[in-house]
Formats: sequence, structure tokens, C-alpha cells
Amino acid sequence: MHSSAQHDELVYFPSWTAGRNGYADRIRQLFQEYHQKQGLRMTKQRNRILDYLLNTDHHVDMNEIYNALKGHGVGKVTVFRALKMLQEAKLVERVHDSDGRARYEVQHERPHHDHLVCVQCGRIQEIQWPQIEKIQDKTCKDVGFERTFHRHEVSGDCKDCRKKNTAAK
Amino acid sequence: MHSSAQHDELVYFPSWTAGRNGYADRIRQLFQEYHQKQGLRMTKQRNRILDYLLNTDHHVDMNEIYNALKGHGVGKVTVFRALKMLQEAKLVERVHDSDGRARYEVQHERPHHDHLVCVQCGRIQEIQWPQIEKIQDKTCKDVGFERTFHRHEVSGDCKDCRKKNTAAK
DNA sequence: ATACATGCAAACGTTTTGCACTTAG
DNA sequence: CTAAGTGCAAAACGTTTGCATGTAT
Repeated sequence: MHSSAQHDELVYFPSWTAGRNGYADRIRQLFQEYHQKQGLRMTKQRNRILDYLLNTDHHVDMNEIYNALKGHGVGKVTVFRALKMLQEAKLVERVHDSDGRARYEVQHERPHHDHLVCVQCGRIQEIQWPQIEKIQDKTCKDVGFERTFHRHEVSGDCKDCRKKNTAAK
Repeated sequence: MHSSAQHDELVYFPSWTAGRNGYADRIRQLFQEYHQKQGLRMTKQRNRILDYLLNTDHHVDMNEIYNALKGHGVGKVTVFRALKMLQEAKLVERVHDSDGRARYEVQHERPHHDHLVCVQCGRIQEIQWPQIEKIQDKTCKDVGFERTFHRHEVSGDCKDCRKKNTAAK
């Protein structure tokens, strides 16, 4: 699987960012299997919605998907219901941005990752922090807390926006 | 201030958890000063809302405050506007829960802290993780990201709940 | 006295549902 | 053919605003 050395350092650009197509195909397969298992029907709308999700590298909201696809016979409600279905299938995860609005991302069968969220351009950069996970584990053990999940978001200004800022002066 | 040794280890029960009253008084003072500076008026409603916030140990939403105070001449809209004002005064911070609903907490003039959230009893244990902050700083510098804020929540089962679970068997 | 604060009701934006029509299997 | 899927419009939901009334200064 993710065969490259799993050392203890930070991994800024995780290995799974490569080979995205194989990954996308795997999701599409699970998507189909879920339909069969649940007696659901594949439609062009659902396929387009999943495609959109698989071809984006950031967390999208319902409207973004709707706007991108509305010319192609996909309604807002369908996007809503497809996203709901995809969540039930555990293929998409719902998160919320800093204003509390819902955003979605393809659920990754891959190492847990944290987020660098740019407050200017909204871009979300994903990062793996194995060191931090280790520290968490140790502390949790010490205080008798059993960790099941964690959310770690760092907000600030990304490289590009900072460059623009200084250029604008 | 927080005079105790600021070493690099985890601090499970930070020093500022003691002396909560002094802390509350400080906030009330800033609250009053903000009113004077801005030419605002102190009202019983606003005082009650601030008191409620100061006497709770978890992140509350508008409705919780409203329900607690509606018998005492405090309307929903007033809670809303008071919270808005408190945010402008930098005394209250607005966050969002996992469903995207707004929640509020008194803004702490104290070291940044992270949260251990028990999914069973809902209790939130606060933790300082200076080691983790260090790692963040280093990574952010490496990728050219300027960190302004971070949110770090670890979910799981707390010591007490786990004890209860095994006892129940 | 006079701004500022309050609370009702109504506007708002987003998410969700009811229902008649369409379509994949 | 028929149960599932779609899309419109409308309900539901939380948040926010307009305006007449109340009140701290």
C-alpha cells in the first residue's frame, strides 16, 4: 500500500498525493459496490457528483458542486442527497468551515491528516504529523483517556497570500 | 503571573485552572471598561449573560443561555447581540461544534490550550501541549505558513466513563 | 433628555422534506 | 414494470435585522 518509508518525521506532501487515479478508481468501485449492496441505482447525476469530488483537491460545499454541474441536469437537492448518501457509504466526510458552513471531502483510506487553513484564500493544505500523534497517544495514556478521533486545524496565512500581501505594499 | 516553571513537558492541569474567581473578576472589569470606552450602557441583561458564561465550564450556544435566562427578562435577540458585542470586545470567542452550530466560550487571557472531549459524558478536559506547539511552529515555518490560531480537539472516552463501562459489564 | 438597549416579528440564508414526475434495473 | 431518483417548491432551522418601546446615563 503506502509502501514508502514510514519514518517519524513530518511528511509535508504525503505519499498518497501521488497515485491519485488509482485511489479515485478504488473509491468509484466502492461507490458501485455500495449501490449494489443497498439496492440503489447508479445515475448520471450521482456519478458526476462523485467525479467532481474526486477531481477537486479541496473541501467543497454543496453550492460549489451545484454551480459546477447545474448546466448538466443536476439539481441542488440531488447534490444534497448524493452527499448524504456518500456519507452513509463512508466515502465522503462532512466537516465545517470557520463560519459553520458544511463542507465535504472524499473520505480517505489513508493515514490521518491535519489541516493548514489559510484565512485569506481559504485553501486547505493537508499535513501528516506522526510526531504529534505520538505525543497525543502518550498523554492520553497518562490521563486514562482513550482516543478515538482527533481534529487538528491550524489557521493562518499561506505562503502565496503572504507573498501577495507584501507585493501589494 | 503564571510563575511556575515553563518547562517543555506536557502540563495536564494548567496552573490557571486555579484562581478562577480572580479570572472572572478580571473579565468583568474588562467588560466594564469596554462599555465605558465605547460609550455603551451596562444592563442587567448583559451582566446576566456574562455571568452565565463565566459560571459555565463548557462551550455554550445561544439557546442554552437563552433558556437559562428567559425567565429573568432576557430575550433571545439580546443574547445574540450581547454575544456579538462580547466578541467585538475580544472577551468571548465563537467556535462551531461538529454539526456546524455556533458555540461560545469566554476568551482566555492565558496560554493556548487544547481539548480532550469525552464522547460519552461530554466533559472537556483542557490540556497544554507546548511540545505540539513547537512542532507546529517548525512545520509552518518550513512551508511558509504564518500561524495565527489553531484548534486541536481529541475525542474519545475519558477515564471515568471507561471505568463505568467496565463496571457495568 | 437622548442615545443606546431591548424584544417582537419578520427577513435571511442554508439545509432539509413533500410530492408529482422520471428513469435505471 | 416498479421501486428508486430527481427537481421543484415549500418547510424547517438557526441566525440576523427593522422598528417601536424601554431605560441607563
